[in-house]
Amino acid sequence: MEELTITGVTESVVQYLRIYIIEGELAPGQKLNELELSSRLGISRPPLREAFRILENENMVVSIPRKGCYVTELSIDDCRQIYRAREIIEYGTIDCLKAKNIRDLPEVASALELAEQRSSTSSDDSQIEAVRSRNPFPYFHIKLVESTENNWLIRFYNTIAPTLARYQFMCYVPDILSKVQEEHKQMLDLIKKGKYASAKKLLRAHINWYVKFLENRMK
Amino acid sequence: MEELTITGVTESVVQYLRIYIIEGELAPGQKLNELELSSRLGISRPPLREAFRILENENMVVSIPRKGCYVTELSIDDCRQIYRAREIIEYGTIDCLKAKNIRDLPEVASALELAEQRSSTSSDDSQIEAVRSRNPFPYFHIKLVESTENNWLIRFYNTIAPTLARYQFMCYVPDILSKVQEEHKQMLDLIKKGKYASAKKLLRAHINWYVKFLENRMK
DNA sequence: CAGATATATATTGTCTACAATAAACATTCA
DNA sequence: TGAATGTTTATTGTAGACAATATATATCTG
Repeated sequence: MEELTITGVTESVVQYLRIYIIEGELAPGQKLNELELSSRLGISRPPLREAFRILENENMVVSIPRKGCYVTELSIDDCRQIYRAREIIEYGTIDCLKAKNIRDLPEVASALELAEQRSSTSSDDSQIEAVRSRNPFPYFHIKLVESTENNWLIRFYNTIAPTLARYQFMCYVPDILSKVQEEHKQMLDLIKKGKYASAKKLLRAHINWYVKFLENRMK
Repeated sequence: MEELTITGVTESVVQYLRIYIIEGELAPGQKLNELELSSRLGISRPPLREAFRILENENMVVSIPRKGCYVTELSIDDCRQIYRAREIIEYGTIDCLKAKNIRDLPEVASALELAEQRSSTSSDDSQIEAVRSRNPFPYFHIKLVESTENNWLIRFYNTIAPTLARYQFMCYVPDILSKVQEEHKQMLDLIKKGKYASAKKLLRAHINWYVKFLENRMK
């Protein structure tokens, strides 16, 4: 864990801790000692504490008053909950699109293309690379939610995205990439045709399958 | 704005600022000067800054790096967005209840009773009193969302609740209380009968009506 | 030897002070 | 007189130090 640059300390720390929590280098349940961490990162405690508050809202860490800050534990139960929450957001997203009769989603389409390029060219480490890069979160879904132009919905998704990334990272296998990709393509297609209800069904099936997959891997 | 007590400074500051932003004593767009605010509250800047980070996640304040922290502006557009987001969450809530076949909601029912008692006994200032009290947010809806036992969904609702309270406070008129109360009762009844789809419809109508009401008042 | 209590240590919570940056003002030049 | 630039002032960002509390350890007692 190398030192940070000079400017925007709090935000930099947030990004760093996010990555390391997602990758498990900061393990679930691990205590984050303020003095140790701040000295290791070459910063002081106040900005670190501000970073904790931000990460706390994402449920990446849990802060217990007068005790300390801990990396949030992962569990099958929480996994079910967060994917159910994601489903609800994306259901709402599709409803929004339907209400506005939006069918063309250029941003989502280009995100999909980008992902396709990446999966065809890169090695098995692509997920790890993606996580390490500045924006480790699934572009497709973010762009989809962003297309609603509902800032609160977008905010919700950004809140759960880091934890979603934790589960995905923990259970990563390259095999499923093509399946996921294919289903994303189908979904975009269904929306383009205005078949919003079908898109929802596909989404639900997709999530249910994925949660089962994660559950099996987690045991 | 009186001084604070000694313990749990950050959380106390959050609560205080929440209330004052909701009531408009800290007006939309107003700059929150760290030095001025901290001295006025009798605290130092670090915990105030931590409080800012928490309020930032609720979109109660907007923090611009190296410029400062501002009370988030309200707008008709944002109002539409947040109530659409609320609808999505509550739709998801009802879906959860349906999936688990939950019909009895004792917590929600008692919240409703409590509200009824309050509306019948108290004066026109009840809303203001409610806001000033420790838990100013609409119990009915919180208890409803909590009944899903989905911590992420609950987190979402708690995120939007303060801003919902701002719109409600801004446009408060005692007349609508009985109507709102009545519709809550109906909704609880529909859920008890397992008529989840009807509950959804009622919810949508309720929200659409309320947003229209708010829009008119805001002009 | 086990349990409870007291002490010591480590860690969080908070405050004060310094540094860097942005904004406001005045001054100068066209 | 207006605009641009330099200087001053105010405010945010960060660091380091102090205080309070919780935890761990050691000692004492039953």
